[in-house]
Amino acid sequence: MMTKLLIYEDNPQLREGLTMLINGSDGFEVLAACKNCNNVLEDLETWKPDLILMDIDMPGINGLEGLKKIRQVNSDVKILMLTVFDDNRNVFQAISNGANGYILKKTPPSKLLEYIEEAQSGGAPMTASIATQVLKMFSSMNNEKGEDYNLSDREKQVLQFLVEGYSYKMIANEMFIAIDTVRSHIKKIYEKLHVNSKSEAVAKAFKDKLL
Amino acid sequence: MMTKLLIYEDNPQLREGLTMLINGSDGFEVLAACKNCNNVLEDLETWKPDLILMDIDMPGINGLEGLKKIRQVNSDVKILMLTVFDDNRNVFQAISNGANGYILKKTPPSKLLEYIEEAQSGGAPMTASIATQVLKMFSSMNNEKGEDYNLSDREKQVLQFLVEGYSYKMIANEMFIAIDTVRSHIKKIYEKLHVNSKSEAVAKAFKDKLL
DNA sequence: TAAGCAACCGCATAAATATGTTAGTCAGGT
DNA sequence: ACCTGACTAACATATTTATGCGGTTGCTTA
Repeated sequence: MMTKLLIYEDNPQLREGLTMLINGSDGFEVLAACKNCNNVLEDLETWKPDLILMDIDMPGINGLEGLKKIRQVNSDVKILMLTVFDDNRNVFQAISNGANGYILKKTPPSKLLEYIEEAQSGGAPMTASIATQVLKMFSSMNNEKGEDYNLSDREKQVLQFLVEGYSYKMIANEMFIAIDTVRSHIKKIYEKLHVNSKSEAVAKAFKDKLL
Repeated sequence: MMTKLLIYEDNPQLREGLTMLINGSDGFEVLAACKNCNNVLEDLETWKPDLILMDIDMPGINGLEGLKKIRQVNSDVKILMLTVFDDNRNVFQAISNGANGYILKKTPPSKLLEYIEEAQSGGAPMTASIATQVLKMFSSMNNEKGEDYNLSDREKQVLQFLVEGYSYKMIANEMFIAIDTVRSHIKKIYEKLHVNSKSEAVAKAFKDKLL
């Protein structure tokens, strides 16, 4: 069974190299190698590939956008993202948009073919450093409470209002206390959270999920 | 440099097999191979291994609990989880408790050694089918995409700084622009996000995760 | 009973922020 | 050529925030 590939890669050398490598391997066939994603959907229609190698950093429509476009109309074709950096945000974007794998360009050819096979057979190949990123994200997103800044009840209420964008004055009104009292509470909150501005406190509230 | 291993595996055949395999490979040394986790912490103290192979399904204290125990006192030692099934729930448990990798027992010996090396050098090796699970979990839990306020590039940068607690002055310095320009950007941001204060913008940035 | 703490309030001042208005340059598209 | 939008910048003014100090009350606990 022949695995039919489509390649998107703006660098001509790399594009050629990948094509040669893959065409030179049994069981694989490169249908086309494009230098940008401007016509992904048409390409997809004409070639109907089994698997796509998609560079992330490309001029015009970049790899992530290409990925999205494809996934809007087709969730079968396997898509392997290729990139130079194991950039946190891109990894996240890619996998939450349905990429089947995420590998670094510096991956040696033999490994690359292995990865393609894995993806084709339903796996999700990832360079180890990428996998590390993913695991970190994962464990950070279900962190249990993290630190305990032991805010008092009243302080928690105030922080809540801050998060909801209330000004001191509005908080004073809502809580039936003087604005100076609001100040006092907030100063205490800042001390406990080790911050020194409203927006930092808000950010911390979100990050540490103490709302 | 010798990588020192500890193995936890209840099946005697497999335990022996793993030990032989690893001891027979250059650069690896099995310090001990235990049939359960009942004394993990003591074992850890006495052997001080670089890496632990931990079976998930064991009588007594199972692999996941062993993992937790270890991570409570030591976050340096690499821990590779071994299992028969790519069970969804276990994978999640393991990675959110700080496992460095998760591989199937049916992994061929050569691959296994490769994985150990990867883990030892800071990677996060995963059997492809496991990686698939992880990716699925990831994309399923993060399917809700925030609205698009179409902030310009520059505006996104500014918002980023706001979220990180920078003052206008600091942002101006970081971005090499005048403080008044920062103001302009921020005013635009407020319009686009429909807010009218820094902390509201920060809160919205988190809620709609547009960073 | 004294100490500690949360909650309350006030005053003062400096810094930061919000809002408005105006305006130049530049790139891209109609 | 014109228009739009992004990016840049300035000036003015009012409001909000951050920080310092001071204080009273009432409840809990060593």
